[in-house]
Amino acid sequence: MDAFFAAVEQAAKPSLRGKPVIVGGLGPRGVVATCSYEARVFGVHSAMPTSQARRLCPNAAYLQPRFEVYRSISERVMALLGELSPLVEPLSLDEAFVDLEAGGAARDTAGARSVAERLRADIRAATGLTGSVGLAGSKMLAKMASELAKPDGFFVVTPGTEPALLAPMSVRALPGVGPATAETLRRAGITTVKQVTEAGEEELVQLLGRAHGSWVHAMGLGRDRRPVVAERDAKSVSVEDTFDVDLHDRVRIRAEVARLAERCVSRLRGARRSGRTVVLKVRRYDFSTLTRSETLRGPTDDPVVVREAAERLLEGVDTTGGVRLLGVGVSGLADYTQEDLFAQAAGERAARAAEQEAREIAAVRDTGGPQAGREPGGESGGGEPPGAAGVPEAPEPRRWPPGVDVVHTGHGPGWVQGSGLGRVTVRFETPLSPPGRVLTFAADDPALERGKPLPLVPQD
DNA sequence: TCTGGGGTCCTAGGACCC
DNA sequence: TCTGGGGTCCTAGGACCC
Repeated sequence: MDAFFAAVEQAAKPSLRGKPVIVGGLGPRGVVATCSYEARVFGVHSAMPTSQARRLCPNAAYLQPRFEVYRSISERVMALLGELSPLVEPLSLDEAFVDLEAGGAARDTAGARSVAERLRADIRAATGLTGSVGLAGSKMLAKMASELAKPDGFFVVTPGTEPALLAPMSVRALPGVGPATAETLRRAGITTVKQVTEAGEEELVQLLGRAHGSWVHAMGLGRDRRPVVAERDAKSVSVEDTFDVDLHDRVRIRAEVARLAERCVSRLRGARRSGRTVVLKVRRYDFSTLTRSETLRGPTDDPVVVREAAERLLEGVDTTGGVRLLGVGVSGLADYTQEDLFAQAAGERAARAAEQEAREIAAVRDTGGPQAGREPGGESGGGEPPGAAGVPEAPEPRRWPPGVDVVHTGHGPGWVQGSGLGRVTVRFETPLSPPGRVLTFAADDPALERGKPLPLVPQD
């Protein structure tokens, strides 16, 4: 799909069509997820800090991503791909490999061409959005072809033309060559794919290591025999948060770790999986990042077990100076769920308790007391989940992030253009309406509510 | 106002085992 | 009165991708 998130927003919001649209994190530390082609003209691109994008393109519409919408459109597109072949390998919400041979949908280049053009028309009809198709004899070349096809296009790599196509390209065009590899190659005088092939496998292995060197060599020659693989099982589940301002308070940091652990486990359980290794990730104020992991005796999907493991890992991390990001993940996934693991989780806790007891006995023996050497108050803040104290909480003030759907009892459906200072500005339009007008309300106006996303094309 | 969030794969060292 | 060697598991970090 072309500029997928931004294209969805333009389809949903008629007033944004033909305008620069930037979808991404809108906070002080956000980055651009996707921007429309109109915004790219200003030099904005994916992964750029949103703050920098605002400087380059101050008049763009800045919108928070609406993943549920993108996911549902993605499912429709993937279903269309599924009609072409049983072998569909999604790479992300907006990209997939399709093995046309396995589907028997095309016998030759001409047949594949017509399949591709029909697919593009079907995607357009089903979603109102444009996609591009790359057609080639391997995954690598098909992906390169799709890049060349964008936007709203089609590109075939005719068998036999591969070397001529690849030779002049930058090494960065090869999958697996990122900034670090490109820099290593550049220092060796290699900047083009042609030079990669001239260097030979041995030199590349010298420069890049066994696996990576062989890989880059093969890619440079257009040698890619990777099969299209449908339905790969996830190998890890993780969640992380970057904070608008660095966290310093150890109690707060611990509470955030607990929260993340709960979120991680709820995703894990949603996928009906369990995991054996718990990973804590910490990014410090200076962007240095570390991970600490602990492997349990068996897989778990118990939120208490994962939280306690994450908290133990945190104990060993120095957070002085401040913490920018915290994350909790689980890997070593297995297909068990809580019922299967009930006894196992209890066993895990018992084993931990026994180990703790052994440590305390050792501590008494070695130092004369269990508290020796500890920071005073070092155990404070533990256990209690945030918000569980008996303090009555004020009603959460309603949030109106730019881009979200709203409904006004008098004016109907629209979306938030901006908000602040107790006010919210709404544009009243829908995917099928002409560009709408803008009205401003009090942020707590009872006539205004969050709304449901509306379909981008007429429904039958 | 510099740098998200969710992943995958590879490397390397140490522990441990046979 | 040094030293093996290979395999596997665990931990940590890094590159890369979308």
